[in-house]
Amino acid sequence: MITDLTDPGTDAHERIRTAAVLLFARQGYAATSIRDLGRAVNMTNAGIYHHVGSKEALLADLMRVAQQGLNSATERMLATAGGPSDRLALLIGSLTAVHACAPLTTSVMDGELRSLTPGSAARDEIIVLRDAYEAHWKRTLADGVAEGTFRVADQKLTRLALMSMCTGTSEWYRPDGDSTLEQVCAEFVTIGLAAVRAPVQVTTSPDFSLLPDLPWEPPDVQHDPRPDEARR
Amino acid sequence: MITDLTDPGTDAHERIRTAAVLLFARQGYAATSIRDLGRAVNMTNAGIYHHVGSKEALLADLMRVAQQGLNSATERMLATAGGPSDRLALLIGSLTAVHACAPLTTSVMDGELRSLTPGSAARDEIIVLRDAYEAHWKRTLADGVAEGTFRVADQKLTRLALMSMCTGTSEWYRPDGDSTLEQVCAEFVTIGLAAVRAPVQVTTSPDFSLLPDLPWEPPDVQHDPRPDEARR
DNA sequence: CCGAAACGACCGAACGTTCGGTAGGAACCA
DNA sequence: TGGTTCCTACCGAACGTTCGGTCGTTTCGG
Repeated sequence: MITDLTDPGTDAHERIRTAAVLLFARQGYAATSIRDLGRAVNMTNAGIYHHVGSKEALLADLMRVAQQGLNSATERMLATAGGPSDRLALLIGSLTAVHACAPLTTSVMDGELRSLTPGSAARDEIIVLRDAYEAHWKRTLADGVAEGTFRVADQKLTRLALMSMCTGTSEWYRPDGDSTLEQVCAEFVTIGLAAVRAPVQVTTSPDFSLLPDLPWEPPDVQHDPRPDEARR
Repeated sequence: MITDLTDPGTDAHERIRTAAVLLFARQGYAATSIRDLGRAVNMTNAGIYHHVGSKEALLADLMRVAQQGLNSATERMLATAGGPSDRLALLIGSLTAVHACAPLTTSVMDGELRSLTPGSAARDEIIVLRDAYEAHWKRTLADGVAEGTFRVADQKLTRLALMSMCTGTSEWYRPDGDSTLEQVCAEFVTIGLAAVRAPVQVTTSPDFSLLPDLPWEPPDVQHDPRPDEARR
């Protein structure tokens, strides 16, 4: 993980991406200039363009790698899972954990799709990846309902509610807060299984070693207070 | 409600605010120019400034009115409510309903706080309003835990999870979708009460006539597909 | 004939991006 | 060993465009 964005010793390509994740997450893509990025890595705006094709290509790159990481980690985890309840618990736990561990990367991933030019190949590729990820949720819910394990009024509604709960984690979770990551995941899994009326069962935390490696998540420089009590 | 943003017959002040909600929600505040706004209401950028002090003041205005509407509607509803379970059901149902009925206004309200200059009076005022709103959730949860109705591992965690679920509604709910607004609210209330281990009870929809009037929510011009299946 | 509403023209600043140039080091040949 | 040739990494300066915002003027209903 990059720890000093201005240190010319570490690979500039990586430092730029790390700074981009930080600034895009904090201020938004549109409000971040190439010159902001340059300042963060101690370079001129022209220097940035030696490492990056364009501002939009940089964003697309971050988003694609992050989404690919989530997809492959999810597939890796689901490979060992059993029935729909197990699989749903895994989906909830891992999505929550990723958003807690990489809040900046995930908030760019979740929130900046609209900044990619409609119809561009880069954007379409990311949408395909995202749809592939969501397909795991759809199939899991459908399987659970089909075999009678789950009882839900509307599968889409349930899925979107649970995913919102998980992705919202990036907006408030703090490693030094009142709950540990394991507690949050366990609590969310419990809520999720209750939402689909699955029979109560012992739930296990996701295997954190299987979580995606999101390579450009900045270190926790981000200690501005957040929503709760927050003068954000 | 404004239906034709370009019709000079209706009040220009209202048309500008309606267009601003639409564009800020779709593209984000930073990516929306005053000229974009002018184009939407058939005016030049200079014309906009006859009705608006500055771009940032316009955003602050939208956010303040929206948050005030939510606060006063919530207080109106809570005035008639009974115990913590009733109150929590009301909070969940009304927050969900507002995000479903006014997705554009609420997504600006929820997502553009970072676009207001840190330390500005306008921003501070909105933060105070938001904190006042969240206090209703905090008090309700604390009351329920204190009197033994609720059992939660961590009140903050529970509150933020439930609020994320409710606010996420603005990203996917479609009035012509598979679920009615009443179904969504009922489902979310059920999930929420399960999350705090409250004894099961018959839940009623919030009284929709008591919901806030968010005056600049654009009509459903916004029929671009959304997250699910979505090439957003 | 007055005030509100909107216009065209414009400002300085900042934007994304490009370009020519250069410092420094590796690679190669003599 | 010295000289030539590259290449990577970056800089300073500038490009055309767009930004938020201002100005003086015009239009026009009451």
